[in-house]
Amino acid sequence: MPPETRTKSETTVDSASSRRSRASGRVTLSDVAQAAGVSPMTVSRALRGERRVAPALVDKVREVAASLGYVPDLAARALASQKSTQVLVLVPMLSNTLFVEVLEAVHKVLFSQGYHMLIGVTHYDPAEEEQLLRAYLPMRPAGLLLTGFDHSEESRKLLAANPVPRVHLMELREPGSGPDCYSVGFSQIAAGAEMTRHLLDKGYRRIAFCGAQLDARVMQRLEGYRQVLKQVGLYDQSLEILNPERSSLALGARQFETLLKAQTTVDAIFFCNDDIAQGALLEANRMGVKVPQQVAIAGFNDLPGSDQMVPPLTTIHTPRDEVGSTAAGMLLQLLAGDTVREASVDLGFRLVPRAST
Amino acid sequence: MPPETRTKSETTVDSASSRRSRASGRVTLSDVAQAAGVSPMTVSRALRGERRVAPALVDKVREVAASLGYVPDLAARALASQKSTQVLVLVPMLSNTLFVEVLEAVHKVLFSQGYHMLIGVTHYDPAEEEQLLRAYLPMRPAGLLLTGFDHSEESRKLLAANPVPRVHLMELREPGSGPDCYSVGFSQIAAGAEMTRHLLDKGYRRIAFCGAQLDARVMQRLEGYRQVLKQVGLYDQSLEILNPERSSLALGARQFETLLKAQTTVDAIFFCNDDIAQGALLEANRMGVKVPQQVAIAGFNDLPGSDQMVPPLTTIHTPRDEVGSTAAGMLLQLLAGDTVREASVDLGFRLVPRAST
DNA sequence: TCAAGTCTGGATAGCGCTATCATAATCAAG
DNA sequence: CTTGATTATGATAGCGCTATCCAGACTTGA
Repeated sequence: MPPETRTKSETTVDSASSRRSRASGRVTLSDVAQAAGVSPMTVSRALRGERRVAPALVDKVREVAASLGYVPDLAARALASQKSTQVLVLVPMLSNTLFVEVLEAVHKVLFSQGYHMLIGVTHYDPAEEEQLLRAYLPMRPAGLLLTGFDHSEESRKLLAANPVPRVHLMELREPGSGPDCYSVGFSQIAAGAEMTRHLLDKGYRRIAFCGAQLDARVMQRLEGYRQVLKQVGLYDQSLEILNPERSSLALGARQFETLLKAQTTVDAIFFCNDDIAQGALLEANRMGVKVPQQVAIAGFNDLPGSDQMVPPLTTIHTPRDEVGSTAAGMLLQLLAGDTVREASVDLGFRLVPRAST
Repeated sequence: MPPETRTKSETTVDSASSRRSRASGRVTLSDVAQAAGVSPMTVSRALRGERRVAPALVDKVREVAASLGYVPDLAARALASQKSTQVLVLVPMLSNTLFVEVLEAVHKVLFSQGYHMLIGVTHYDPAEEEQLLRAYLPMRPAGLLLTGFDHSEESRKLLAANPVPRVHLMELREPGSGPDCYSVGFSQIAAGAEMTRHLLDKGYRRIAFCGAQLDARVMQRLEGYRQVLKQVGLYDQSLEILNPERSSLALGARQFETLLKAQTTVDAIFFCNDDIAQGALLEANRMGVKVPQQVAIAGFNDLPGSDQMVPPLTTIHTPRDEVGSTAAGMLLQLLAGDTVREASVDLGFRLVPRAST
């Protein structure tokens, strides 16, 4: 009896029609199997390329699947195989180009390996992060990519209860954070210090720091700034302008104005992020303040556009692409069960001196 | 016999231990059910609030579930119920703040109703969109949110083969596009025309158009520009600078320079997007060209920062938030099976005249 | 030639959850 | 009090797919 005449799968059809139908009417693996005259298991294997299946069969199955318009059901696959293709990525904010670039890099690496990004935006709020974890963990993501180490106690518990390979982005691993703590980033403190040193080298003595958002990373840059200035005895707390608002051009403009109108003299300003620095540059333009002659301005992150400013903005270039692709690669290794050599990868940063200082 | 002593679920345990174990070791519904002394079905209902369950039981189940650290498995739920909580949203680009704002609005509405966004970035490439559809459709998203109507033939087939409620963003429904075609946006042509009219009203006569990316929406704005200028007999094809590159400040600067150095005279430039307009403004500053005295500059979309430019940029404000939340709301209605009154919602736009024109 | 290994395809049994039907319990109405 | 209607819970049977075990068919090597 040729295999085509076999009618094994009839039972399925029978039982389905004899009772209330829950079937979705979609083309399933069994449909493809029946049409191709093989078992569902063979179709599954042929389509996934798992194990060895006779090349002729593979072709036939592929063909039949295509002609039937078969679309595999990832939910079913995830349930049966106990592993999903989803990777949850939590970033603070998409309006900050920084993270968009990280996401692009992550996506590129992950997608090419058959994984999919689930993007969550925390708005720099640990509570929101927790809420997102609660919502997305039930999807049983295969891996996790989190920004920084600043999580709520509840989040930590959730993470502990759902042991999923996880890599932290943008910051470096905390010294004593256990063996399973992976991170890819650079030292925000060192970067903050480097910029401050650059300003000192340029001869500036009254160096202000403007911070927005005040997330962990901004505070670390501030820390670097403080360390350097204290070292040379030039630290002055009144030169720190910290505002928890979201960073924006408008905020930068306001902070610049505030500093210039204050009684204290300032000869350089280190902005925690390029966007507020850009805002300051524009405000300087409006106020007729000459940069860098009257006051120097520096930013952080080297966001798109900073090189276009008038004058071009001195900043710290941060390796977003590399952070994204390295972290994704690391996660892939963890998912594959490989051991990861460096649990904490320092990608460094680069001072980009331009005309604004 | 009190229900607590029943040992129904033992069979599960037995069969699992008697053969190879595929169990994941996670806490499942049955575990909660056993611990609470009720059936899995009751736990399922209690936790989801579906149907009526005795309040006392609900509390008990909730409590037990929490104490056990139970996390429902959405893949299993999706498989059993044949519906997922995922909504696939495809946008062209995240580095364009425009779409980030749309996504934020969509997320807010969808998340509050228990749905989750799957974000895909097409990079303005129909082929990439197709690839994303192919990758994400197997997740059986409950709904789809697509940008524009510019899809590949293959994509259309995929969409036809996977009938999922779908709303298109940013553009309005094509005239004869069937009954199941929903859209939320505004007329890009009308917006392009409006800006052109504004420039005419301001007395400009040699009005150039600078376009980047050249996606469908940009071409529609261009169309509006052409229509108006042809009407008054001022259309000049040599004043159109179209570049398929991604829009960026640098590109805007280049386009501005090109136009000013050309032999043709120009007294106003309509940029298809604020970012290139901003780049042009900065270039004008560098070149010492006075805006708007020597040449007026207008943008499109009213992106953050345009009001901060020197001079502030005249632009068209587009309703990103509303597009996002309205589209999400519409999709929710479709998902609930409600009939949607307006298949095509025109949210309009608003001319924002500022000092650059 | 035959035992031991290698391959390929199939049968079976769930993954964890919910739809659906069945049943016991409760209730309104006669 | 009955009796039919309405609950609340439970039992059962999959959703569509894959892990795992099996069983022939085919290789080998001696």
